[in-house]
Amino acid sequence: MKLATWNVNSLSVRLPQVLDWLAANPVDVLALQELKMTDDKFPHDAFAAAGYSSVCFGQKTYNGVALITRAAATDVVKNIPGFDDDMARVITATVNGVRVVGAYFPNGQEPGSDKFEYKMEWLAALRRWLKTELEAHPQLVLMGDYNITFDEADVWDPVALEGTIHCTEEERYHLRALIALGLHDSLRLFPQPPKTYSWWDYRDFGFRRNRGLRIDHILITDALKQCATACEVDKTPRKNERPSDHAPVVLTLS
DNA sequence: ATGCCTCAGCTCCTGAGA
Repeated sequence: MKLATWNVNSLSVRLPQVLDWLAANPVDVLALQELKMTDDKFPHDAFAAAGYSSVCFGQKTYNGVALITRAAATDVVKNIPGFDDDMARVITATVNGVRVVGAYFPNGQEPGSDKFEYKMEWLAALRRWLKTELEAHPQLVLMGDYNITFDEADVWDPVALEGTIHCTEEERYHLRALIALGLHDSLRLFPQPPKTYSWWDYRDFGFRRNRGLRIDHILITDALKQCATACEVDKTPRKNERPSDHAPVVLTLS
């Protein structure tokens, strides 16, 4: 079984690239973030023609998440139960017996801002809900755009970016707290090339200079760790014309 | 260097992203 996550930064713009990528990488589950479209615009037919089912949770202009699946997705839940939120950030479903949570974590903009405060509240709510979800589902994957780096290894210039958004101690505390629920950072289970990132700024030749951050993660439970055989960032789509600023992260389970 | 890209939208600028 293969699972992947990709922030596509507008599905309207990126749909051809997503379909090309799926044709070359026939995963069982692809979690998408930043659809930037309402549900009525979601291209279910295009994915169906490629052999995939899809469930989506969209929103105008910003946010929006979806799960593209080979097998049917059941027991779909949108956003974080018990947390009132007007943004479409989370979609959860069961696929092939695995509970899959696809999430677009808040950006937070700047430490001390209202948006940062919302990010902290959102992270606390996610953890509260996930704790109970994990009790019901030993096989669970939480994947998406976390907008948080784990540590210096995830940052192209850790000195210059220390304490800036995605790199603050407050954000990393919440990320470690998710790990403490019994989850594992899939990518770090396997050797990676040095300076492995999942996002590069569009500006100033960020990708060409590998000035990036690793902010897209796939966290898995113990039960799934037992059968994980590979995890990697696929930089290929970042080399496309008009790419997303994020690259897909792919996990393989035996 | 409060910019450099890219995208959406009350679209020829602004807000947001990260």
